[in-house]
Amino acid sequence: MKQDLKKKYVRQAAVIKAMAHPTRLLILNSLKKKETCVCELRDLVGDDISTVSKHLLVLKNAGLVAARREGNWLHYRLTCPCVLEFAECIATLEPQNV
Amino acid sequence: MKQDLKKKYVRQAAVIKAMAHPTRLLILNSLKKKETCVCELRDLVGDDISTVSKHLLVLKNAGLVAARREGNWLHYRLTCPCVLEFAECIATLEPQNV
DNA sequence: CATCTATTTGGCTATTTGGCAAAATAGAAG
DNA sequence: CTTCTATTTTGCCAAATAGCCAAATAGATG
Repeated sequence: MKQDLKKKYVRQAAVIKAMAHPTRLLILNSLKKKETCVCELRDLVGDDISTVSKHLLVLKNAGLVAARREGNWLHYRLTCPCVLEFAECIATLEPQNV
Repeated sequence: MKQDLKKKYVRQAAVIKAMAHPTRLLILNSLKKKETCVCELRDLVGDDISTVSKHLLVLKNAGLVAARREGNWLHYRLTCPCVLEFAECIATLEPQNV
């Protein structure tokens, strides 16, 4: 694979990988509607708060979300709402072996 | 997480996960242009052919590609070209820690 | 049938991931 | 400074992943 092309796909894959988890998709779709604090996301997701925090870290490292502090709370928001646009497309796919 | 919602995101995440690898993105983008046999993809990718074959299996299981046999060759094709549409969107993201 | 070619599968290893619980941190408030 | 609350980090473990090589398979062809 050519080096510049490779670099491009490595970067893209990193972002896509960050999206590739049911909990993180739920979080992203929730943030699409409004900024949300971690504890509210924990209630939505139902996992341990440390687990939710790690998912948010993954999304943040990918550049998909950002946080804003207000008092004790950190409000997370989507940085790029368009990343969810292809979900509809995916819904049309017929799985072969799932 | 509600069960029906969960199921939906599990399915979506499986497809997205299948896309979340540089080599598989390269393969998908190549197939976007035309049907391609495995050996041609191996030349493009540069990995062992068994590795390429496994990547194709992942994509096939996700429902992203399908194959057609012609003599000794298996020609793979994209089943859903729209899955690559959001690549442009991703390119605009600023990574935080990558 | 035997052989050839394209592709897949199995076995192995090293690495990454997701989850929880416990400990650490950051900022607000007394 | 101490305490409180929201969040992150660390440590641990089980499970999944990517890659190579070797072996197996599926058709085509002699």
